[in-house]
Amino acid sequence: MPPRQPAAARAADRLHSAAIHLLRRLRTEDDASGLSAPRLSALSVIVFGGPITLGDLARREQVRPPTITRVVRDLAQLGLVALEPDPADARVRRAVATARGRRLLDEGRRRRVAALTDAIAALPARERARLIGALDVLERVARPEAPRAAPRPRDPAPGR
Amino acid sequence: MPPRQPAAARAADRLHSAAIHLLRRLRTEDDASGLSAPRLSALSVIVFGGPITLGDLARREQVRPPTITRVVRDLAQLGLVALEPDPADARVRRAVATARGRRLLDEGRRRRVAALTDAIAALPARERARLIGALDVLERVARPEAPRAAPRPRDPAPGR
DNA sequence: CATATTACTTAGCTTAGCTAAACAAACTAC
DNA sequence: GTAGTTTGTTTAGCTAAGCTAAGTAATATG
Repeated sequence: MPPRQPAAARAADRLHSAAIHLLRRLRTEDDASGLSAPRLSALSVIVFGGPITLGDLARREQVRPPTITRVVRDLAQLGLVALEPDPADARVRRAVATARGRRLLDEGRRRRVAALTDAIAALPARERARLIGALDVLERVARPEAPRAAPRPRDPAPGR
Repeated sequence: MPPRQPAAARAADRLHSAAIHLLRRLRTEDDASGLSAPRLSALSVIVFGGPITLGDLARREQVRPPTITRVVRDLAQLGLVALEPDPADARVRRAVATARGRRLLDEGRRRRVAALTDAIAALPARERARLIGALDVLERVARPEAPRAAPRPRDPAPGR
């Protein structure tokens, strides 16, 4: 049976495919950072999410606590993040990015989006405008539970 | 130094992030299939790529031969693909999807896109139009080597 | 204060990636 | 037509990243 919303279904399909190919295209660049995708993603959340609780980080990464424990431990060992105790709750540990972590992420990010940036810059002005104009809708569709109250969409996290 | 195209760079960044979150969101649906992402992806290539050599499959999946050997072995054990010898070359084995494999992939696809379809259908009409209007630009940006002449975007492979 | 809940860690399993090395079949070069 | 090389796949064994279950310590609650 055909879906009830043929236009929406067709759009969903194209969007899905486009997202896959987009990421495939960008993923290659991440290798240069020397970090795996999960580590890069966690580092990104730590860099932009300020000092963050390991539990919160796990939720943000959609991963179970033990997984985060290990990833953060390894990032700490690499000198990219530091773990500090929570002053209010002794059970909690908060992860913060070190200067090195920040730098590494920044360089990786630059590299990663460089190709995409060029592709977008090369678009005819009208098409570029069309793409940019649709970004907020796309973001909403992509993340249903996006922070509504937060003033800015920020979150440049590369995810994984 | 800031990028030469600040607007394009910012768009690239948002696009990257949106793509990640979009796929994360859809990935959850794949769990229902009972197959992991790599297996699902390989199965998809086998289903749509006809009887395919293990080496070719490895290249398509951008993975080393031993990885494919194992994935295909497991898919075969699950009864989703069959391995047949190559009539011309006795070193080669070709993977073909079984009826069950085809069915499973099809259902997964339906499920996966269904969630996104609903989200798109739920958008205000203007926003939906904005999103749909940007899809062709998005597709061009996502796949630089996309078939320009081809009238249809097709390619239903979920990738990984 | 006793109990429950919460935050995190440890232990141990699975899957998926890798490289190196083995093996068999198919080529190629005398 | 045998010797050596190349090719396609597999095996062995490693690491990373995911999971669950169970443990510990701190906090919250009745």
